[in-house]
Amino acid sequence: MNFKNKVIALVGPTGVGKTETSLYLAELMNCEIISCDSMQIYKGMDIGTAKIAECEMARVPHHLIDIKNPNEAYNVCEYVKDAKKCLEDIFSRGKNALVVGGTGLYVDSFIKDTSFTEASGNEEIRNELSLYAQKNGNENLHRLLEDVDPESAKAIHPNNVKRVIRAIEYFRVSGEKISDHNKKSALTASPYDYVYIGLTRNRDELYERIDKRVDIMMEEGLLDEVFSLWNKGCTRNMTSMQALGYKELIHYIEGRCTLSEAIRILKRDSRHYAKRQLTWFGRNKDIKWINLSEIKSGKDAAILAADLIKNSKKEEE
RNA sequence: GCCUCUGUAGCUCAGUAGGUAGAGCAGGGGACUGAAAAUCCCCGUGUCGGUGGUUCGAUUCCGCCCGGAGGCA
Repeated sequence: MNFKNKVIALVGPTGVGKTETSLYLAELMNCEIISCDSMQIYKGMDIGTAKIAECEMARVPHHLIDIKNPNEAYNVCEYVKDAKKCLEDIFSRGKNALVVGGTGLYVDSFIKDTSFTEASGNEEIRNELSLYAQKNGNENLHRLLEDVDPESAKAIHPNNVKRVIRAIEYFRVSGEKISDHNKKSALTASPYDYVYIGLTRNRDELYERIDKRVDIMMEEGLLDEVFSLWNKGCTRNMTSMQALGYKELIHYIEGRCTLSEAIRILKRDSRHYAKRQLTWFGRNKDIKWINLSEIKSGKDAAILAADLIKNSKKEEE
């Protein structure tokens, strides 16, 4: 692979205004865009994931949007593989890559090229352990982890069953402690010439935008979109249907709550999600932040970002 | 105008048989390596509407005043 070209990561919470800025920035920096969004991966989930409109996509080539059907599972490991392939293509065309998205784990794993080679998910083990937790309680499941990997057991709260299961699963499949593996992979440096740009806004304004965006999505026909997916057999246990907007409206469609209640919860959970994203990105010291509350337009933000990117290069020299 | 109920955290409401108060929601902070839009952890001082009185001590009892809801005329 040609490592001379740049990888620019444009990150930030949901609803902050990444899409608009990304188009200008891609044009300024001669980039193609690699989407980094665990839900925009899915076909037919357009309104709820705030997917970019086709006419706008024409401005800049986009990758890793609409590559899976909603009934298919997907995960970080696949994402890193897919994104790497895109990167090779983009570099071969002599262009830079702009990684745009809010899925922090995916962005970071891709940028750092985290290795996920061994110990893939094993449904059998997961089901067995999940059943064990239901029968014997979270604490006892956690004790199972303590026996094989005390370090992970210390780091993972007993109630975080999903992670406890993964850590046990990892040990059983690979024979290695996941804590050891994580330590090792954290040491390896990124192979890319990368820069992180973070987009944020004042909290009140961000929340207002998120609430308003949900209303707009409803006006645009989110309910129809979810209903048609539900009609095609999409159920709550699918990864895709865990997306914000989909799980809440399915709840309503199945008669478990009123529509206004579903919308209330959707707005709330979207706000919580944005906060979690800010926490995730907040600890990344590589990120250069731009507060969109203090900037007139996405275009101005892109110009500022381009400056930051050029300056970061100087700093290194 | 009279009668009844009501005023406690941003919101909805508990509560103190007089010793200055606590839940849910909202909100805040954090974790995160193959489900990540997922999953999980931590965080509750507020003139107890105002003002006088009774009392060693009032958010709690009594009077008045100011909000709000209902009923009777």
